[in-house]
Amino acid sequence: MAGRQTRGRQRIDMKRIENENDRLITFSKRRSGIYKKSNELVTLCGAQVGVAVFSPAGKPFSFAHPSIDAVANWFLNRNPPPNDRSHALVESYRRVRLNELNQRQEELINQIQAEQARNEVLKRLTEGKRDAAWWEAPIEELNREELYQMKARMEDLRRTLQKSIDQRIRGEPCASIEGQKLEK
Amino acid sequence: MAGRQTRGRQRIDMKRIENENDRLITFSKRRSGIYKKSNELVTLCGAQVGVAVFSPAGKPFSFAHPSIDAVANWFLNRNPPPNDRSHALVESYRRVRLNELNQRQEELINQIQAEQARNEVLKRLTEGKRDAAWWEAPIEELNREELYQMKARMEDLRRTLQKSIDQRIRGEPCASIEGQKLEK
DNA sequence: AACTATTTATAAGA
DNA sequence: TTCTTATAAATAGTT
Repeated sequence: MAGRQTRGRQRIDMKRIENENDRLITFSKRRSGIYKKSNELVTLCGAQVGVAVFSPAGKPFSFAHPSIDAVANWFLNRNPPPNDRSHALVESYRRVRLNELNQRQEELINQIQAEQARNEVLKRLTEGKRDAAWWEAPIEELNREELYQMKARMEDLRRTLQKSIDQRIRGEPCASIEGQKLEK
Repeated sequence: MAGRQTRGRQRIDMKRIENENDRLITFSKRRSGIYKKSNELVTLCGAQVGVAVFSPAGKPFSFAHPSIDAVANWFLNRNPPPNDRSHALVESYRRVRLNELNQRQEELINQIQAEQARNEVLKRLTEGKRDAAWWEAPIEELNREELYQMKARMEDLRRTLQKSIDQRIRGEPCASIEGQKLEK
């Protein structure tokens, strides 16, 4: 046989898929993939997993084991049953307060990211790698390897921040973000 | 080459992994995998995704984009049905986050200061090292589209940096990021 | 929805 | 824990 039957899986850029049809198909396929992986995590490790997905159009989808409510009640269970009238008030108060805090939180995280980005730049300079700020360097002067490294660093940063948040949720002392980020 | 270095990935039964050590490692690896896939779904399709995972021991982990509160607000404001299962998931995130946020404020502020201090040090080390490594020329031809994507990211980052610096100079609180993320 | 050539995730091992 | 490697599994482009 001369040509192959298909080109097989192709690499795609990690950016929004502009073609609407392709995007919808990918959304559907990958959402299924995530559900499957989630289900496997449940089976293999005995975990409880809840996934909520909203399409850009606003349609909600979800997966959960044992059930969304079971996952949600993980915390609720150890609190007094919220059946009384005060519950609504407490909840609304909680929402307002949480929004305030979250706003501040995002702002702080952004600041840290900005500072860390700065650190990256300065560190490069101390290594004698490049002159000037990398974000301003003519893009033509960066080779493929460097671009992938840069991308990887940004993903690392994301992961590091998420990790420290998870640790705080568990009540563990937070490992230093700067330590993890900057070494190496 | 006599024997291969490893046996590579092996097929495993889709049932609980009995060996505790293996199970923990798998839990960690696969949880990361699900976060990554979720993040890719966000990027590729413009979806909003929240994931909550509880280990058998009851430790909570989470991933969400945008913030879980953005997901929550989106849902509460536009899809009132209080019985929807997604609502409960979002509420459970809220409760976790509220404690976490309170505890982390101070730490974040300290972290910013630490990063800033580090910047200062690096900056000094950098003086006079502006023109190193020009011998390292780009070797392969660059994918044009890829380069411009990267450049756009860099510019975003630069704007974020500039913004936070400006705001700090003026002593203003940051504008809500929430709003921007939620539109559309 | 099914098909495959590829890319990506990951089980084991170091 | 983090890295490596060979292999299993997911999936992009097509039909």
